[in-house]
Amino acid sequence: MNKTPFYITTAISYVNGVPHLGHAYEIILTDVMARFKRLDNHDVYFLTGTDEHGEKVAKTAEKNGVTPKEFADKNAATFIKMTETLNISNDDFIRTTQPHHHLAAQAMWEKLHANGDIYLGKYEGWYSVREEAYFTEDELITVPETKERITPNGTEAVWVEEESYFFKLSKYTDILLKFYENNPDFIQPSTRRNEIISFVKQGLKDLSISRHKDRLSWGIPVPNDENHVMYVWLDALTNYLTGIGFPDEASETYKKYWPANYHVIGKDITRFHAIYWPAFLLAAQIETPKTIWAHGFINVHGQKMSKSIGNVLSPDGLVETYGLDQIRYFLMREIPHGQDGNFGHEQAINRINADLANGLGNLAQRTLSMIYKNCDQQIPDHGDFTESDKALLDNVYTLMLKNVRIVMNDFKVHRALEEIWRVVGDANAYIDEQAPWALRKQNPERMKTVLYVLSDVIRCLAIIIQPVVPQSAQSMLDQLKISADERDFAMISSDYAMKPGTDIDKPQGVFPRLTVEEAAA
RNA sequence: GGGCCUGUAGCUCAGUUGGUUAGAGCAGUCCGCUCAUAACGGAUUGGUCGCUGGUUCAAGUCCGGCCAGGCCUACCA
Repeated sequence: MNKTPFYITTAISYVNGVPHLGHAYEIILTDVMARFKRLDNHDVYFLTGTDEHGEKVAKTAEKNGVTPKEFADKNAATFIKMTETLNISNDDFIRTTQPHHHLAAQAMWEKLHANGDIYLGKYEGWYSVREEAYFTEDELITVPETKERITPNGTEAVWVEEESYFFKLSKYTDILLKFYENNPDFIQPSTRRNEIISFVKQGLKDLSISRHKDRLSWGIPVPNDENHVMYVWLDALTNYLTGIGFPDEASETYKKYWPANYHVIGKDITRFHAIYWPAFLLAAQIETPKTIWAHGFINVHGQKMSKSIGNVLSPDGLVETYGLDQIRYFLMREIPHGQDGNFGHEQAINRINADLANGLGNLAQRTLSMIYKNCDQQIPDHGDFTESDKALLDNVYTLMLKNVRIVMNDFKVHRALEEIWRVVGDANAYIDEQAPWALRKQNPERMKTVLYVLSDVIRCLAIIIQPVVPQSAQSMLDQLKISADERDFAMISSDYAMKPGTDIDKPQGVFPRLTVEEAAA
């Protein structure tokens, strides 16, 4: 069977800090799409990693009295650990400090150079030593008496000039505008696309892509110039190529997976991905990725996450409090696609209990319990299906997956879950309508058919929720004795329906109900 | 200042190219059920679709203005 290649990435995390809820959200979102496509007959490659060079890392390392490499190693480890904690199915974890990435970034540089898009110039501007940042002319206030330039934060800015290599980004202003026009799906959602287009329309300035070694040595050396290291964005963005074999453009993985289907990123770094990246690639004569997907941010109890407020949530803590699949589900269900969302304890408890414990979890538990107790601990045989049976099954076999695919194509995971939970509701309504507990005495054969139908509905639900709650779905499928090779979306069909006579074990609830005490934790 | 986005029931969200009495889930209320994780089902309360003009036979859906919230406006990533 020929599978369609599908390459998806997260942004690489900057190792100046440690993982928080925002990182968790991005990587879970990407993981869900990767798993979804794998189950839907795609050959998926999923890349994530860390961005480790640059001034901030060098400075922070110095403050901590360690080398940049030691510091990066330490923090990169926390991001690697997060992929394990969150059960992320990435195929590789790239670190920009890896030797093969250095080769890739340098190869990228050479390509830009060969295309005539790199030149040595001077980077000049107003720099605040205190704030370690450059400011544009119009951001500064001139003190009339002294003619001193003051930043909005009140620190002094001085004019500095520094030798630097530049990328001829200005040359790409019109080319990019045309590119966006011809590739309307390149930047999503559209609000981000609009922002980028209006930004580019103002005209692009050339981009400084190196730093002199005297100022910054923690980076990838510029080819053929010992005195410079590459500036981080050219370095960082190239990771998407490195991860699949670049600069070996003849490699199997590179040929198969490039161009990427999705770069999933936070909305704050849209510009780098939607302007610099395609410009670099066009200059290097490499194909551009299909879509830059910019997600929103998550507020905590209505407030921006920040160290000063002290409301920064750690992935570990969240998993501890709510459970891994629970937190995955909450984030995917409650954060609308591409928009900012909110995280609240009460909100999380409500959502998790209502949908997972009371909804799907209870549906599986009540059904399997009845089968276990009333059908000799095995999947019952069934008689002819009634109209109600057929309606429910047909809905599950055809409509559910179809609708879910449609919304997942737009990366609307929260809508996909809504579609799936509609079926959970249907199934619970079906049980009450059929009342198998009453049939037990009146019509045991009919009871068996009803329970059989339900078992197959649960099978299909468990299959389709695998991307979002992989462990719990696995537990459900294990309890139904579905073999590992019968868990693809292609098996959501009557052709793979439950086999009567299959022995089952004593059922165990997959989604425990969270108590109020846990909410207070 | 310029540009973009959002504003639909208490809460979180759906509402295709404008077309019958505006939907779902959660929360609330009432009734039912007892297989199940005191879970489930049914019914029901609740909205002048931010405000205001206009286009149209017809607007949550198009256009103008206003109000509120948010975001972008280049080298920290």
